[in-house]
Amino acid sequence: MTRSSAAAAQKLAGAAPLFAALGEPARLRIVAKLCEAGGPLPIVRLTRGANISRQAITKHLHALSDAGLVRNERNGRESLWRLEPLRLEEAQRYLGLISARWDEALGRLRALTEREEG
Amino acid sequence: MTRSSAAAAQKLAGAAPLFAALGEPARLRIVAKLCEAGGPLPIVRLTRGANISRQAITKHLHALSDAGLVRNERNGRESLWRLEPLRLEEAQRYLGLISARWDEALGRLRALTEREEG
DNA sequence: TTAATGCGCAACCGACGGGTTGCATTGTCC
DNA sequence: GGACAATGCAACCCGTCGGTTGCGCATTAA
Repeated sequence: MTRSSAAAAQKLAGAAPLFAALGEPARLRIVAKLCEAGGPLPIVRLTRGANISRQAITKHLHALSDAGLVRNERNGRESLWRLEPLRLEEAQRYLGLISARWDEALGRLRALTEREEG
Repeated sequence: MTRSSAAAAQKLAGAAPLFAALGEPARLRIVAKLCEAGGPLPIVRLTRGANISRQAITKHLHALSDAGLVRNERNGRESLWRLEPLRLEEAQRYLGLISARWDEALGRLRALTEREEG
């Protein structure tokens, strides 16, 4: 690997916790709920409908929070959780980077082989 | 949740294995290596430089394969592994969907509150 | 044919993670 | 003040997962 690709690999490795946080159905459902609500939700609301305990939801929320995907704010006796779209877009850009580079490299390879064959 | 959002949540939950596959530094490094190579690589090449055993790499490759992110092809005594960019783009679209919906909902909310305040 | 290379399969181990239960704490409403 | 509601904290259980080691098999090279 070149030095630049090593740097890219470093950045990608740093993105792993982000994907790991999203790589759980329960957490993805939480994200979807927050997305659908269009605003912050308390834990009770997030627990409603999910067939797991409130503590499980809390743990997942903390996992999402550690990944920077979510943020909480205490309001009286309830804690409201909101999405952090910037972080989501960051993850999105990572994937775009990879697929774009692969397509590009593949294109170069194809052009090269075609030139050799032609 | 509305019925449409439930369907969206279903699709998102289906995307969880995809993110889970990417949520491991070692696997992300493999993806980066394949991306940098610009073409399929045998396992030995993927193992070189990584400080884990060949079997570990193989396991990760199968995990990526189960997620549809990678594909292998036997060539003589070596098996070549290539990236599957379509799947990556799919994951990318998922994230875009979420962040876009959240931003939109947030925009509506802000407009509403401003109207009420003004 | 013999040696070396690349790989697959299977067993094993330690650690992390998801989920639960129980209890304490804080805030709200009557 | 007292009942109820929303959370937080801690301990525990068990399954899964990442990683290793050992062996066997096919393919290539000498």
